[in-house]
Amino acid sequence: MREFLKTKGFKMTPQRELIFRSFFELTDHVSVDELYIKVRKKDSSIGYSTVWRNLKLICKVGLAEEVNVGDGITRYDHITKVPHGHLFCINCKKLIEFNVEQIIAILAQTASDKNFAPESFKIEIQGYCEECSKDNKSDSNGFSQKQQKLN
Amino acid sequence: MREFLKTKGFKMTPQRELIFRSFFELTDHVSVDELYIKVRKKDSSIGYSTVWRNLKLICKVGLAEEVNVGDGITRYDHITKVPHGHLFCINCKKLIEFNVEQIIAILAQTASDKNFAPESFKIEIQGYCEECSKDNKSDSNGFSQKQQKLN
DNA sequence: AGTCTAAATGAAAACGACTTTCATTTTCAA
DNA sequence: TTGAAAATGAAAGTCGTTTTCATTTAGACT
Repeated sequence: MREFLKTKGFKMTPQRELIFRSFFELTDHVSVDELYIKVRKKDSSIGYSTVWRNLKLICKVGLAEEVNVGDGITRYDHITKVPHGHLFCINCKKLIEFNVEQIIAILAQTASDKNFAPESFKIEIQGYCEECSKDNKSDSNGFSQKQQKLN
Repeated sequence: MREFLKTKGFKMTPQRELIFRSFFELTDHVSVDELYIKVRKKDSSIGYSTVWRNLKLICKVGLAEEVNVGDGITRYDHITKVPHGHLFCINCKKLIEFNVEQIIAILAQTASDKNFAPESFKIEIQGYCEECSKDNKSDSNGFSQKQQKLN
């Protein structure tokens, strides 16, 4: 990792090491806050902005990407070889991945038809996961939690 | 419109009338700021929060929905009968719609396979539109404009 | 090992879109 | 006409994100 970063002009530091490690240990999508909390448990002197900057850096060097489901929180997703879509549970905020090969093929064709040069694809289903759909039958008006309230 | 709102417990006002009219005149996706500017040209005494609240109201009564492409700006999209995806130009911020019937069918199946109860689908391609891809060959690292800068 | 420069850090402040508050005005049903 | 509920405008508040700035540190080069 140190060498990898060096080739891109970045230095390794103890803080960075810890942040990178912590991020790659996780398998799910993490927000800055979540990673900050996790990292703080190991080194409580690390600042929030350092965590933030390093997540941005991980994206910049191509090892993660931002996921934005519209609830106002940016999450960071490991970049895997296979592109995937997200099932986002409106209730428990869980993100579940699913395969989108077939869909990407269709989208690539769509873009091409419209002379649009695609950089990335976003495929997302919002709804209720298996657990949450058991109880949560009501309250589904299409607004996100945050936007639910209106006066 | 007045009657329609009345049935839902809302009142009509001159400001609301103007805001609704202005919104429905537009065919494209508008942000609060954009609508605020448009509305101000007709009545410069209208407040920003009134425009914001009325866009929320239009959503609430089911005539529009929020679109969030991850650039930090919420746009409001007219609800049409046909569901559609969005081509978002990273450069000029234009949103272009496209048909997604086939894809929705696949996604519905996917959700069903995972016992996920879908409420809405989001299908989006980020990239460069025909005009912008003519010059903008560089600068495509997957970051949105806003997130481009890092220190 | 010592020195230098660019990069990295932490704390705090700034930013910006969104949302709420509050005093006042307006709508509309009775 | 009148009163309760809803709507408005201005201003302030919220909150995740981003930048600033003074200081420290990494790593290249003597």
